[in-house]
Amino acid sequence: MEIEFQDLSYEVYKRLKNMILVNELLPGEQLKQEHIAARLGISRMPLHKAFQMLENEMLVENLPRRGFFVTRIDNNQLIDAFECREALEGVAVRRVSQIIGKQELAYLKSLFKPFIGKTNIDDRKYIEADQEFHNSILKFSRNEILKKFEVIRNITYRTYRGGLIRAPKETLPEHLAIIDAIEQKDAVLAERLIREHSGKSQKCIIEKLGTSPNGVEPVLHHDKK
Amino acid sequence: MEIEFQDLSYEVYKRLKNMILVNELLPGEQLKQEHIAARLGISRMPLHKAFQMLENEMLVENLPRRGFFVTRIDNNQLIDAFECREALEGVAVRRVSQIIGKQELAYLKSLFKPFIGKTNIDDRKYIEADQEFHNSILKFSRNEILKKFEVIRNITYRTYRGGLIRAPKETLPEHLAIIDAIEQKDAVLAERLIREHSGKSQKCIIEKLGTSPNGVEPVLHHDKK
DNA sequence: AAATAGAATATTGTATACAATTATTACATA
DNA sequence: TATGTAATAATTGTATACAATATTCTATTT
Repeated sequence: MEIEFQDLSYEVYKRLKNMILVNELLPGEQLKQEHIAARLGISRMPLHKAFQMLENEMLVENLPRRGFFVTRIDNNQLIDAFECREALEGVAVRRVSQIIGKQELAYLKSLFKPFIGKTNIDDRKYIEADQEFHNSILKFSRNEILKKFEVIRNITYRTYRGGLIRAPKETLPEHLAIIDAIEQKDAVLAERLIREHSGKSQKCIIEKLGTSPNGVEPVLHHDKK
Repeated sequence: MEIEFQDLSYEVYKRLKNMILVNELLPGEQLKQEHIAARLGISRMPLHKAFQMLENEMLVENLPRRGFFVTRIDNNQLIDAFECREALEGVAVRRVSQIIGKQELAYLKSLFKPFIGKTNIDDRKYIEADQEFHNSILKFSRNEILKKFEVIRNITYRTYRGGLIRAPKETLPEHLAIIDAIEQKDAVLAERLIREHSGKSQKCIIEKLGTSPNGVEPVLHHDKK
């Protein structure tokens, strides 16, 4: 189970990131440097760099002299993240409407084609399409700064692992309407639509949080006693 | 010129960050690990951690096997950052309007009191107040995720070092209007005002730069010759 | 004199070693 | 048995050492 690549830290980073995102490493779990280093057949230095990267994406937290822990997703942070996402996707889609190319537009459309008209939709596949849609909007905006906000993608990704937030029947038309606005190069409309779209999901999240469904609970981080 | 603290990396990070922000380290300049480590009387490991932090704030860039360089602020990135700032400050001020306390509100007001009614304003002091105002909005929002977006603060800070973007005569009333909306707990108005405020500065920046956000081409960094 | 190849030097990336701190265990005592 | 404390082990933080790569300098050739 060894890793040998050009940029060790980066490979380690990607690997750990994935392990966290798919819950192979659980929230709250401590990441002991020597253990992981040994398991990956590397020293602690490149590992430390990887941890640093993960920390900046809020996937791990560092307690000085204690170590690194997989971050628990705090409900408040979740809401915070969704609010930011709403605004930033607005920024992105505004730009996308102005600069999108034919291929990119076709790609966006292709994401949802398999679901149009269908009655029973595979949730897992729809979630994938949904995430790819939102990621593509960010990517196609060519806004370099937006790429720095991996934090938000991570949090929403981890959230969506709990299952669909709203039914495809409800969100599919919204997605299509956004794509339509982009195609019409109506930046203002596209921004309004995507913000409404995000806003609705936000509300559903907040409602769901009342019951704290999939192990998400408002816990302070790693404080004993 | 030595540093000895509890968290070495963090102290080094703060120090280097400041040196970059005040142009003591110039854009494009290479940061040679051993030189700086020697100058600070530490080893390269905590230094490397500091570099990593700076990289995540886009204050330095890492070219593999070449080293770390102070990032040049690219015009396109500048525009990108301002667009994000506009949106995120909107998110922040919306929340601020809902949760702000008396002291915080008084603090916001106090920032601009020295300039009200004055005819000849010290630009440097006004810039400081302006930045503190915008930073406070972010802070008072208590949005944990927003704190992660130090990138944007850095870029705008470095930009403002080039001097005022718009005259205080123009921006002072805008600032006061925003504070007023916050006081009235009118979140929607506050958001609209701060976005307009940011938007105007954005336009001025773009005019000064002479470039448009569209049809731009990516400039490679640190390419010699 | 300019250009190029090769050697010398400088710099980064990784691993190991040691020091400082924290967590765990064992034991004595109430 | 429960509790507090000392000893031990585990873990992190920092420094040093070495290997891999990049840069600079020098000498040679055209």
